[in-house]
Amino acid sequence: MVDENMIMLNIAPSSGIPIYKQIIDQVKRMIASGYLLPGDELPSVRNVASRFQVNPMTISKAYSLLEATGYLERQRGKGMLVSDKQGGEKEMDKRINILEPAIKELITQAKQLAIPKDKLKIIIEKYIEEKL
Amino acid sequence: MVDENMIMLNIAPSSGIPIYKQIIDQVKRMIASGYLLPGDELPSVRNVASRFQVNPMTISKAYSLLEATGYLERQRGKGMLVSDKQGGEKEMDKRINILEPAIKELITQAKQLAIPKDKLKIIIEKYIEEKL
Amino acid sequence: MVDENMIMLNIAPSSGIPIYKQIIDQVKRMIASGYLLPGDELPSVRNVASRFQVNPMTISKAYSLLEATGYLERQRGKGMLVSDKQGGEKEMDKRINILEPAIKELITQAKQLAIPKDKLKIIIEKYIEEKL
Amino acid sequence: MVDENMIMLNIAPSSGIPIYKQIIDQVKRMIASGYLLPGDELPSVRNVASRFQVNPMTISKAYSLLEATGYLERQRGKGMLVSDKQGGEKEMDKRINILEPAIKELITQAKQLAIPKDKLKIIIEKYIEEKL
DNA sequence: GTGGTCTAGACCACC
DNA sequence: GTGGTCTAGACCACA
Repeated sequence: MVDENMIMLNIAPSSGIPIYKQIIDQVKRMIASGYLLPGDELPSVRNVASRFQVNPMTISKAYSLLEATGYLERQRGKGMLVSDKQGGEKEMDKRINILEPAIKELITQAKQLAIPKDKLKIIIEKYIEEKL
Repeated sequence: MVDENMIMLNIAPSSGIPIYKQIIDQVKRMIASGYLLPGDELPSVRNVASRFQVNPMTISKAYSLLEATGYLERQRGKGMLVSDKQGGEKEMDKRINILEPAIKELITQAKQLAIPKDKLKIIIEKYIEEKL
Repeated sequence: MVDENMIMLNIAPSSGIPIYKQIIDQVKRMIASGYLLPGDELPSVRNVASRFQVNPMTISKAYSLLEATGYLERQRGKGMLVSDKQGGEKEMDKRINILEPAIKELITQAKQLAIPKDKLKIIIEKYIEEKL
Repeated sequence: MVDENMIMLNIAPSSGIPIYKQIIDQVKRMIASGYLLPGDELPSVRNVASRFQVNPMTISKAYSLLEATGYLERQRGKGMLVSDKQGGEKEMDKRINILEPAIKELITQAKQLAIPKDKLKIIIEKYIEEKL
């Protein structure tokens, strides 16, 4: 399971978005989707840090914030687990709520670029088919 | 002309995105879409600053960076205008390139949320119809 | 490495040329000459600022503009380094292109001062031998 | 004579150097070289302004500063003349002094670009032969 | 430790 | 009127 998680985690150091935030957002989404289940172990700080050539403190900060907000639990000597307390997989509506800001941002940019509705629909459909 | 530009410029001080960056992104998109044409004047630093209740230097910083990257030109003692060196309104392909990162981000998030293709298509279509 | 860079950086506060521009020009030339290589770190904003007794924002402005134009890259939480995207050390031809405006300005002034060719050649040769 | 002066005057609006300063420097050099003699008329403010598509006030400012420093005299109804009072054509040594800053700037830039002595000599000689 | 953002205010240069 | 430069200082974000 750990290895598979690693595959999903995807850090883009030069994207402008802070590394710790990239990790937090991705873990949250993986929990919301049921990809990560309560009790699942997360890869160790060291493991992630060396894998992405990142300062371990950065990973640790992400985990700590996820712990503080109840998504993860720290088990002494065993690492971080997905918390039982919080709901686990969310219904589709909740997940779509999480996705909403990204949709709005896309629409805003398309509007300012004066891209017509039909054009945008076709492009998005193509991306969904190929990449999703 | 100034007044029309002003209507489009839209600053959200508490959005987390730096003010100067909001301005840069919007001006770039207004140029790409042909809304701002080569030779058009931009509203003065002081004008924008007082309108949005921000420090003139913040606006000046945005304009300077747009000048450094070739989007704007300085008219000494007059003001800033859209550079004619860089092509002005861009063809639809170029604009879509600009939009691409936002699309990719959306797809990545949808994937991690395990939202199915059909579901996503329907949601996006709705947004495009209503908001674009 | 830092120390060596520091030796080269040379600010003349009262030269009329803005401090941030002096820094930009010098960094550009140090990159073009291969003195600064892709991946090299630059001295920190605070370091340069205290060394030359200027406001950190002034240095920061120079670095930001060099980043906007692709010469430098930010390492978040670390510092600035020379970008590897842009070729690094340039061939002699490219460097001479950079030098060209200064040569043209010299020729224009000499022409307007009606300084004869032979005279100018001798003077320049002397300067090259002694100062270059 | 006026027309010939016009040929020498050369304004580069986007060079970074203020227009009024470009004019001042050029007039000074033309006087130093004996190209403009005491009593010579300068082209009218309006003439120069329309020729270079520049604000007449900018030209006027240049002339006023040249008057204040004794290079020109204002004759009511006749325009500006080169002043009799100041020495007119200067000896070669003086002229070379005027040229010195441009030479030093060139050497500084060549040094930072790591251009070798021989290379620089050849380039400069070429420019002198062709352009001076 | 690093750089970034913004402010308030002074002063300059140009047109 | 326009933009530019710089300062001093506060506060934030990141590693």
